[in-house]
Amino acid sequence: MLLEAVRTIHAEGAAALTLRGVGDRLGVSRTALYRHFTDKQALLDEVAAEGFRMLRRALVEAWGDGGRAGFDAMGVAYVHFAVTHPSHYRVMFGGAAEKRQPRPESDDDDSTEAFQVLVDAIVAEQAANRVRRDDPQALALYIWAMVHGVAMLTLDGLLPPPTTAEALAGLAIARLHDGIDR
Amino acid sequence: MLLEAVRTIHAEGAAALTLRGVGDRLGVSRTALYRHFTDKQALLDEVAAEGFRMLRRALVEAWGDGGRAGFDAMGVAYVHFAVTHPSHYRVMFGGAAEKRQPRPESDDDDSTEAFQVLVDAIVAEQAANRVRRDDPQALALYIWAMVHGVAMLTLDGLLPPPTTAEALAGLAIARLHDGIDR
DNA sequence: ACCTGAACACCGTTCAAGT
DNA sequence: ACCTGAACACCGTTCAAGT
Repeated sequence: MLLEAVRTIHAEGAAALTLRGVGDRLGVSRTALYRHFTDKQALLDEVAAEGFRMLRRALVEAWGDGGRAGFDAMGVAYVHFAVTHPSHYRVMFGGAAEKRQPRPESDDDDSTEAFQVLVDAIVAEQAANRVRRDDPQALALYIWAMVHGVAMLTLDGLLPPPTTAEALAGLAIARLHDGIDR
Repeated sequence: MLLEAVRTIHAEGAAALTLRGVGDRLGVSRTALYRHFTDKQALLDEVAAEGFRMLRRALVEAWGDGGRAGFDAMGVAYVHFAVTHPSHYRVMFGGAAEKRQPRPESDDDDSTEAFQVLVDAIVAEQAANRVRRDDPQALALYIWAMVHGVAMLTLDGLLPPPTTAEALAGLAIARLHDGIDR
């Protein structure tokens, strides 16, 4: 079921995920899957949710005891997750939301929980007087956009050859702290 | 041909782009299209290239006479382009590169030219002593990732309700200059 | 930057039917 | 959180054939 779908995506990419294929590998007819998911999109939604849970765990682990080291480690961990699970990451973003239901009143979905880890880290850093006291939610959104952008450009193969995802992530985190102005 | 494809994508989204549909609207059989494009992917590649040309023009116009005002206007223009051409923007990124040929030795393709506008702006700002003298290429990649991230989160509908793309873009550009540290 | 019609190998989804 | 087989309405792509 869900596990088999995740496995397929990881091995062959999201484009290769077909209900027939999943059914075959499960030794069941494709139509039987409709007992478990109303839709192919519903299956993809669950795959995405699983991805956000994995990402959340990775961020919590990177944060560790916190501080600037933990904070920066979260940024690296985020990009690292995307680079090591490219197809899964694409399912999590990549327009699945375009057609996804307008959220069935669940403000506590898995993507929100992953995001919350970042918000909490910012609040902690603000309390330690290391981060400016802007609205933590807004700041978190900004940082999320930053690492998300780095991840996407990397997955799309848009980094000019010498550049690595790690190098760009490092530079991004440094500039994140003190800006680009002279 | 290309124009018709762009029109369809703008009106109904990239998922609705079918060779049969394009052929029909052009009053021609679908197989006839294979005279003009080797592949559906090749058509999408051309759509993407056209998008990068449009984006480049928007950035050049926003930059105008340059300076910090022009620089910030480029950031806003970038996000504005993505928000007003969501489907087109998705074709430009969104994994088309995943299967795209590994660049037929064209370092001067349309996406590179759009990127170059940003690099040039950074060089100008560095010359005016307003931006730190890091490698302009690397700095441009960082900023690109930033605005790309803002654009993608917006298109994916991940901005929490009160937040608008413009507001996030504004905050992002401000933080871009002087960082998040206290 | 030639166009067509038929055919092929795929899809997701529905539906009547069986346990 | 039941499963099946047949059928439907779609795809992209290929190919022999015609101008």
